[in-house]
Amino acid sequence: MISQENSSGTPSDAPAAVKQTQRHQPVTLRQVAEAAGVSTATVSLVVNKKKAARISDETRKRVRDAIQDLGYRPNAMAQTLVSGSSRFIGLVADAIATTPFAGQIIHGAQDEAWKHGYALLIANTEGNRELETDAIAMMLEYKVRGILYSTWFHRATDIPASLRESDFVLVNCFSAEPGTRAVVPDEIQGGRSATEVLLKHGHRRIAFINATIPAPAKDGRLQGYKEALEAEGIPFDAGLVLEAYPDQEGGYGATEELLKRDVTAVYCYNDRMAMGLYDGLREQGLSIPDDIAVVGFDNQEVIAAHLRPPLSTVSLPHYELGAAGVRMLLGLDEAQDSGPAKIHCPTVERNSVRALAPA
Amino acid sequence: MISQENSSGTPSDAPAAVKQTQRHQPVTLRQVAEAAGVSTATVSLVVNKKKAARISDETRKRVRDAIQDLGYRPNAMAQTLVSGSSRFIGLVADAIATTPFAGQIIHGAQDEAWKHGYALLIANTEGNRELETDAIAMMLEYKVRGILYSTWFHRATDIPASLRESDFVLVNCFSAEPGTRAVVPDEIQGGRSATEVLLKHGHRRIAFINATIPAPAKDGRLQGYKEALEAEGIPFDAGLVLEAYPDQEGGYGATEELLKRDVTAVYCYNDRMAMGLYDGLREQGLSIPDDIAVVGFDNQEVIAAHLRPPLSTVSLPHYELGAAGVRMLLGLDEAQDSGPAKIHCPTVERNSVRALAPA
DNA sequence: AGGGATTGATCAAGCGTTTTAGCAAAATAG
DNA sequence: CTATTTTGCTAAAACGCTTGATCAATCCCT
Repeated sequence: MISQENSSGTPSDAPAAVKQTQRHQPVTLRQVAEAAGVSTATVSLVVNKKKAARISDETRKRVRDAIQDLGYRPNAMAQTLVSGSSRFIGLVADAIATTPFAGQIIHGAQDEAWKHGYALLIANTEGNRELETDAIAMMLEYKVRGILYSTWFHRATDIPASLRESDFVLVNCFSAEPGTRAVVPDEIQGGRSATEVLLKHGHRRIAFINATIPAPAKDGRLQGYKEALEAEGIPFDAGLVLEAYPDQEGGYGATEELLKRDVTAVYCYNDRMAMGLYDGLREQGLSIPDDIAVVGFDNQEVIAAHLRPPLSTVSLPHYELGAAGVRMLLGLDEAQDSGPAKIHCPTVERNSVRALAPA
Repeated sequence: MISQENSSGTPSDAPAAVKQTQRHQPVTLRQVAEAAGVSTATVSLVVNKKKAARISDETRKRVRDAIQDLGYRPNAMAQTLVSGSSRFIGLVADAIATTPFAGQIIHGAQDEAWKHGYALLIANTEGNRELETDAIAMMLEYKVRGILYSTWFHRATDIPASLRESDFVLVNCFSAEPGTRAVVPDEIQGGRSATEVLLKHGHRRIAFINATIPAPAKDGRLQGYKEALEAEGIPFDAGLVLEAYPDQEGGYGATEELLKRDVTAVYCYNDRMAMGLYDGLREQGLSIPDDIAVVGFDNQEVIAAHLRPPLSTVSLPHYELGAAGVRMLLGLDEAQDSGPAKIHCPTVERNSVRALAPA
């Protein structure tokens, strides 16, 4: 019977219900204006804290109270529409899920974008060209300020046609086309740093297990290795450069060849190879770093930090790539004319390298 | 002299130049309308392929040509404004960079969102409460359809106040508060599956190295272990459950205790512990899977797939969590009343388990 | 007291769309 | 040949906000 009462009468308790579930139909400027007894212009002025505007303190307060009461949130779409320029930056990535790396790029881009009042619109293409086109179209329709086009590993790329309809910066990839803005890791410096870690500890005969597959990283890291040796006056010995597929298997498989070289240290193309090499070396009863010192490349945390012993390596600066990409897009960092901007790869020293006992 | 000609006369080649760098000041509906000699209404109608609208084929073509010529892209902001509902879904994550997991959630969410015509607006908070509030505010201002609030490891969370201003779904976390929509991994089933892998291969004395730190995973994975044993009629032996910090060190450190238990198989709380255990076992001269079978949990690719031997494990379904979150948000999957939706954790068999030789 | 400054707030146009109602011309029916 | 329907298209309002122009009231000088 009591319920009967409810189902009949006037919706007297509706207001309360509305307050609880105010969810849909968001509060607008106009409603705030009405509640405060002022014009929408006035509300807009106090919302945006325009210093120039002359609004009495009393009115300001009234408006702010109304905003508070109603739980007003500006409609960013409307703002964007009138202001003409959106606060979006697009990020298209080819492999968000497949690697931990993309996450770092996103993170860096997002932090930096945020810092300048931009929100990140991301799209994952997993290498699918059609998806990519759609993603870019979507971003263009949202009138993004610009697009970051990123790849999960450092490589050359061609530029999708629609990308040109917007400002864009290539992140972790580059194009032969002149005038293209891009930011990539400094592989050469990275290779140099990796080698230097070993040199610094007195090693002279240092092997380099390079990748078999062609890539900017392959050339750059080798180049850096050569430069570091040269700087120390050590002649480059092509016999100390091996090649293997850049994964655990490859590293493991290279063990045998490596041991023929009679070196005291080895620099691996990446951490995964180093991980495989650890296994190979251990099988041979060799200890790291006592019998042989190892450095990797990439600083793939889950691996490098947790191998036994933890692996000294050189970090691929994905976070920085994302951030620098945004800065370049916004014109805060100047793009150098001489190709892509190169981001420093920092050394991360752990325990896989020890000073060579004097012979 | 020839250049003189250029710098004086009419800007006869301006159109070409404009065509090249049409970039800024995007083309609007009105411009297309003018070019095609029709009203904006007409253009809108053909852009949106309204079947009901009566537009002659000839006019349609004229409009489409104009669109092509000018490179028109609709302004999504304007569309959103008038349609009232945006095509955004927000995703706030507490650790995009720190783990590979968040990337998978993003990927799943993004795929599913896309499928339904939504774009993903993401924000990374790295656990910073203030950032989080800002991020949610931003999303609310963009009038997102709803927000996915995700954590990188499965845990209880409290619900930020502003989150309630929108539809939301908790992803990989949950709240005690009744009526909250959430999706989490099915830890119990996962624990059961992990144990079953071992049972299936004939193992009866199976140790479980659990985590020391409290978490839904800790309880759930243990519970699953018990259930699986029980289903096989094997009495639960508390003595076979060890505890260690859930990382490599922990797994390594647990080796000694484990070996006292005289088991033929061990189920580790996660892959990182398994990785440490591999080292410990190897040091003892024990071989996996011949002397002892190992399964992990999480399926952290970089580790599990590349250990020697590759680790059998149970996958944490992050991609699915993201996708299911979106579906629940959009009301495509029903939220069950009985707490969070539980997502299946699939078994991933590799080579760390082998049939037990008959005693 | 009259003129100019200053203060506090409003008006109204406009941002790029969508969409309903309506209008003129053409086609069809009677 | 008129009345009705159909066809093809447009006018205009609306979405929520910003902002330069404007206006009324108050203040300060001389």
